[in-house]
Amino acid sequence: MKTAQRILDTAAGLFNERGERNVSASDVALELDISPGNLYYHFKGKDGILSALFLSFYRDIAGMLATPIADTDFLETSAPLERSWLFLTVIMEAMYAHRFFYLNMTDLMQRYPDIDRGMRRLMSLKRRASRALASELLAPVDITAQPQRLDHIADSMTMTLSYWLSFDQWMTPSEHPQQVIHRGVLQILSHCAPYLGDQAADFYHECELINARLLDAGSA
Amino acid sequence: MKTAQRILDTAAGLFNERGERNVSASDVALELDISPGNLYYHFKGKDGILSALFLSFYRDIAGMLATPIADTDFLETSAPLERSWLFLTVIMEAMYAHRFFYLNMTDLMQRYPDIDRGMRRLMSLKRRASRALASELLAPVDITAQPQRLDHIADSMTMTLSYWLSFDQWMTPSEHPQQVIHRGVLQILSHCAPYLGDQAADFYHECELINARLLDAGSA
DNA sequence: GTCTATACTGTGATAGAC
DNA sequence: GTCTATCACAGTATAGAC
Repeated sequence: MKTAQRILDTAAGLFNERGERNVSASDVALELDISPGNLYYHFKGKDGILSALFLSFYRDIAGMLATPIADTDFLETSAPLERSWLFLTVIMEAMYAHRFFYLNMTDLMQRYPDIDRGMRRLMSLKRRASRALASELLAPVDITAQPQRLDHIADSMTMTLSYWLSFDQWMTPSEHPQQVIHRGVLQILSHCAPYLGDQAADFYHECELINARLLDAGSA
Repeated sequence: MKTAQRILDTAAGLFNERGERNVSASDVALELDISPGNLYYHFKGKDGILSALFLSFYRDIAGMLATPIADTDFLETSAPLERSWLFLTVIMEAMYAHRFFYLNMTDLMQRYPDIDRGMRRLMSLKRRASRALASELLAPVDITAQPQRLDHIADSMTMTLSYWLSFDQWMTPSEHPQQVIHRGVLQILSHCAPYLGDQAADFYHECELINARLLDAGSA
């Protein structure tokens, strides 16, 4: 692997682990067994690393979020709940790999205007996607009659998607990433459950089934 | 006012405004027009200031959260929804005054074991309080039959209470604190709304009334 | 209690040899 | 592309005069 890419990967790992602000460019160089000067040849210091990391993160997430859920050809199922589940899982996995952007969000947004703009844009994409998911899941109960209700649900889903990794971290610390993501996806989707009335029990039951299937596939 | 207290107030203000990590002990001294040496006479550096700030914040919030909602004699009403509303408003106001503890939570918890322990404890108190609020508000629809549902609701309320100030900041930036808090309280309580069925509309309507009354009282 | 002086530390950054 | 050597600086902390 190229040195430049190794620097990015190592930096992201350290940022996730220790917090972005507690990792210096020299730390990254030390971890990689290269000299600080060498690192500065590839990137203009920590700022350069952060810019590069955020750019690729943004493209990654924004690309997934912007794709209308109906067009997600990579999700090989037509069941609404399962499609939503997979969609959110893929996104949360990408977020987990760069979770320091969320754990240290305020600080990063205050210091880097680019990250500020990008995160706001992502937020708005998340909201749109949440709204689409909720519309689809709640189609049977016809909630579209009350649009402001749908907004409330979408806001709750967006907030959960954005802060779950942080919230979960100090609720149940040190756990397998898969478990964290699983519970996050469930928590997001469960904002729709109460509106399903009698079908809510089925909803939760089906979520468990989907997750069990996914874990099997993952370990196979 | 004593110098020690002025240091604490000024520090909290700067932390809220610029982010805790972007404010040095010298910045606080500069803002107060005192010398850095003078500041170090009163507190053992920035760590000392943070410890003192957190201790008083913790006592403040924990005291309110630990009081069973039924015993809150300072809330001069017996209507469940209004009591909940006032209860949450008071707490969120205290949180707002020290919002940097939440905006920079991960970093502070990583660096200060005391803050880590304290925030976890506060979280667990918030959960308990949320559960009590939900139980009371949902008493008419008898949700107690499904305890895990109640846990889900309490988790959502706890999460909203903890992250609302951060979430709202980059949704609708630069607004009056009262508005931010108002929307936060509404968002927390609205996790109970869908379970109220036909009474949900009344619920939202009553929230608006309570808030209007509160704003009147505040400006009078 | 408050000040000025100063010293120590870690980080960010660069020049120039290999 | 990679290295060593070195610099500038901000933030932290202390000693001692007033």
